[in-house]
Amino acid sequence: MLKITRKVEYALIALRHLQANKEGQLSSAKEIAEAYGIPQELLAKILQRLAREDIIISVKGAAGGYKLVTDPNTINMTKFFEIMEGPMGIMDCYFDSGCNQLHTCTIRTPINRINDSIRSMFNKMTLADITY
Amino acid sequence: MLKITRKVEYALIALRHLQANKEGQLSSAKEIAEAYGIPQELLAKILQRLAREDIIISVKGAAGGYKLVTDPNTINMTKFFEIMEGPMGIMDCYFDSGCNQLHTCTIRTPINRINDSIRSMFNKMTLADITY
DNA sequence: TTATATACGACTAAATTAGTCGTAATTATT
DNA sequence: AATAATTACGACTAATTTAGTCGTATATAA
Repeated sequence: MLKITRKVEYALIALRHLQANKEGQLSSAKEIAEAYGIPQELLAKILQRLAREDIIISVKGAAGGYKLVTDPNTINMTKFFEIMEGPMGIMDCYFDSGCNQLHTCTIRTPINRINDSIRSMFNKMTLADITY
Repeated sequence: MLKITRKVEYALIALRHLQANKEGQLSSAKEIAEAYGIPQELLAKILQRLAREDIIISVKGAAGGYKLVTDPNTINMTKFFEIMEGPMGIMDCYFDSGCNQLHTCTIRTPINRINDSIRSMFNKMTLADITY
């Protein structure tokens, strides 16, 4: 429980790698995957997602790859997690009201308090806290 | 990601229910399951676990059931989560060193910091924060 | 033209979580 | 003593989520 997924884990490792590159230097999915023993296709999809969300920039074609353009200090971790995995809540009812126990649920309020605490904790963090 | 499981959710609902009972009053698994629309067999197993860990007390036989004996203010949430689900860490490497990426992993230190933050947050909470 | 990349959706596999079932033991009630 | 209601517990199955693979298209440097 309360686990982050490999998608996030691999994303963080990749970002940290890119962040260590010199200005303008590209790294390909293959290069990063091999360096850390991550399945290449999977990492590729993760990098594509990060590129779509403008956290990194992609350069296509041979000798292409990715580079970091956004300052890691400006990337909020709650936002980052939600880009990678969708809504972050310890229970779905925080977002989704499709719960058929809503009317009998007695723990919603405290659960939401915990949620808020976790979100606020990650709101105070930036990617730089992890990749530096 | 960062979800709690139904095991924990049901346990919290049940504990809150027991906590609202009068001193010495018992509630059976069936009673609680029906009140909140929880699968009875599943809830039974959860209550058995709580009883084994001495968070509640069970009374066997017809007219048996469970009651809360421990003061919810004394039950630490990190401990509670770990009773229900085992080690709580956003990544397994916090506990388990069986990761074959350990030597290349560049995000362990920050990940462990996050882990510590989450654990410390739950360490400051007791069951009473949720069931009251 | 070829080799090496990104882009992306569909698919499969693995792992985890949720839920069910069978059987035994205990005890209040009749 | 028999019965019904209950806890105890492990084995099993089902459902869901996560992880990983594959095929195909497109872009571009060499």
